[in-house]
Amino acid sequence: MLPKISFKLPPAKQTVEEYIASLIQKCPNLRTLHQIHGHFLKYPSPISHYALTKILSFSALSSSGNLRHARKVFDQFPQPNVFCWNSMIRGFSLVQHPSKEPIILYKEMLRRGFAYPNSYTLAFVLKACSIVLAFWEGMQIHSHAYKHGLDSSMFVQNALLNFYAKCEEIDYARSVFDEIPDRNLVVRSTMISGYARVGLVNEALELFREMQEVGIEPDEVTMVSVISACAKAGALDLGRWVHAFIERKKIKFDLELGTALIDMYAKCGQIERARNVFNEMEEKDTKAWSSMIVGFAIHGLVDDALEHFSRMLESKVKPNHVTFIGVLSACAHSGLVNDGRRFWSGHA
DNA sequence: AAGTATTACA
Repeated sequence: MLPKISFKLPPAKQTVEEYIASLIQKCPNLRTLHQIHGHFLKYPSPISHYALTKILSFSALSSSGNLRHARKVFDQFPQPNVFCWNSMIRGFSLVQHPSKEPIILYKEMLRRGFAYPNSYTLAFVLKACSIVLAFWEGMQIHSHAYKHGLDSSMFVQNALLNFYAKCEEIDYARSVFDEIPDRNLVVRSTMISGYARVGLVNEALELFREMQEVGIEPDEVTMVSVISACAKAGALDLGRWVHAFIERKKIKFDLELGTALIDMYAKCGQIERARNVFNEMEEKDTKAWSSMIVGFAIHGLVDDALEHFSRMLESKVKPNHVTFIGVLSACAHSGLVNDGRRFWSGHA
């Protein structure tokens, strides 16, 4: 008996592969995906392998997907191909849930020796290393990249640069950067954020200047790191100049950039400017609220800190440990021990 | 078949 779903013939001008890919993309829920999955398991055809691979990558990567399901599909392949491995490695590299799982998968891939890593594999597993700061593993992967000639891929190059930068191995990062022939916007932004991260403010700003010199226009991602460098340096004049630059160049004012500006103004002693930026933001997430609250705390503005904390809860944004550092340090500033205890125990 | 860079911590 056929499953409940029926497969229409693909419209003309579409290959069967394209048709299956679009079918899986359009899956409204996991149940439908399971039905399609079941169909291909039940009726093996030359196309089934392709379809199962697509289902695997969809489950691993799509936001409506499901990693457990991806794993189940993956385990059914006796010999997964490189595309399957890559989908798994990337799917398990979640910033929200850091784990060494992608690194374990990579090692398992090498051990089995059926599929060989390509530039996608290395870029994905290096990203995973940079999330969990797996310095030793990342260095080994760097040497694999070199040995197998995969370090000529710009994605691998940037992944290596980003990995060393996240591990705060800034000298390694810089030597990777210097070896990259095509230092595009992303590569330069990665290096700038690395310098900003370790507090090498002048180096960050020098690179920012240099990229404009060679005619590469910074975007909103670049500017977040540049602003953060100003914040770390406490360089108000420079920060204001950079803010004006953002407006002059019509750079997209997004959530991240707004948050960076709030932090910069707060750290440079301009709490009212920070507040203005905050008020101009249409959307505020945990980090935006927390930066504002911590800013008030730094300035001893207890009432503002507490009021914003209440407003944050009202707008259903979840506080995290940074928010509480802000709230509690504001209370500490004014000796409001009882208020502090109240907020801590959640009876705000 | 697919991909790179972003911020807050008394």
